[in-house]
Amino acid sequence: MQIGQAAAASGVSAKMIRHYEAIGLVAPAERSQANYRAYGASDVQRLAFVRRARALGFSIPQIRELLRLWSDHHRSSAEVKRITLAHVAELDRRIADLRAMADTLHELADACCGDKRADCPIITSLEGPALTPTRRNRRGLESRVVAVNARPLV
Amino acid sequence: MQIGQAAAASGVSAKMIRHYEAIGLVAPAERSQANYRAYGASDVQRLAFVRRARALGFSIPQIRELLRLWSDHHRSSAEVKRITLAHVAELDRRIADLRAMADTLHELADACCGDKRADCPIITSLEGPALTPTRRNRRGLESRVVAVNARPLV
DNA sequence: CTGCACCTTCCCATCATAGGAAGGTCAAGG
DNA sequence: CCTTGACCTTCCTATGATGGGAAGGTGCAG
Repeated sequence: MQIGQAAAASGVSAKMIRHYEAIGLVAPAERSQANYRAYGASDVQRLAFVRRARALGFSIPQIRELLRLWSDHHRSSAEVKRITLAHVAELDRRIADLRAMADTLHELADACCGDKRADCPIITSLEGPALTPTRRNRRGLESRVVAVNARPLV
Repeated sequence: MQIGQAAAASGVSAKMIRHYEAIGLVAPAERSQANYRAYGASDVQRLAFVRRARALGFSIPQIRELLRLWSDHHRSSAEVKRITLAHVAELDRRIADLRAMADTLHELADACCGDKRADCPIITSLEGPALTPTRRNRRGLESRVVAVNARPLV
């Protein structure tokens, strides 16, 4: 099987298959007489494993570990679980960060009339920390202050 | 004010201030006799604006627009709101993607006993689409299938 | 023999940010 | 006067995962 077919079969682009080989995530493929990479069913399976792990947001170093554990029949599921939970914790952190941004922006957008006038609480909020509390939502204001003065998160 | 002080005052690193100047996000700073960049209060304010916008996840092109609108006294708040809502929609999309991953992983981790045995539903799920439904949660299974076979999202 | 589809390697770009090297400037203190 | 140290300058490199594209080789069908 050439790389194009392996790509179609595994769902990983040919470009990425070569990349994974280059960084040592998968072993170098066999080569045909014409120096074309040749793949078998188990290679495709491995690539599909990587694709699924990527789809779940695992990083390459994590996938490296998962692949090692996959082929290790003496593995402990505890180790797999540890990697997974660490990754979930990271996802939860990122979600919380994005959620905080989105909430702040939702709030500012709600307060912005969005017509032809120049007056805009969104701009005002970016202008400086001199935020005018909306009666509507005091708790929201505090989260806004935190978010707006925080370091970039993404 | 030299770049170091402007950095401290605005919360934007000196490195990033130079970068923002290089990409034309802020105007080139005045130079001292020694070719040092010199900043005033309004420059610092502009940089702080950028920092706050970054903290809210706006991209550089979006911030470019926001800066333009900020200095445009004939702006319409509608345009600011439009940019903001577009950004919020993007954030919501990313949150949903991460949420789906995290949910799937939470579920798999819950099903993994995490002891010394090799048997592990997390690995099994990455191995292939032959997923064994858990009685515990059928809806969760479907979302798992979708997530695991989806293209990488992050 | 000529297309055409595929493969190869190599370089570049993304996006925001950081690290570091090599060298210039300036003020304080011996 | 000279050194030291804290600044500053520009330029190069890296991140992480992915895609785009160029230049050229391979192989099969018409």
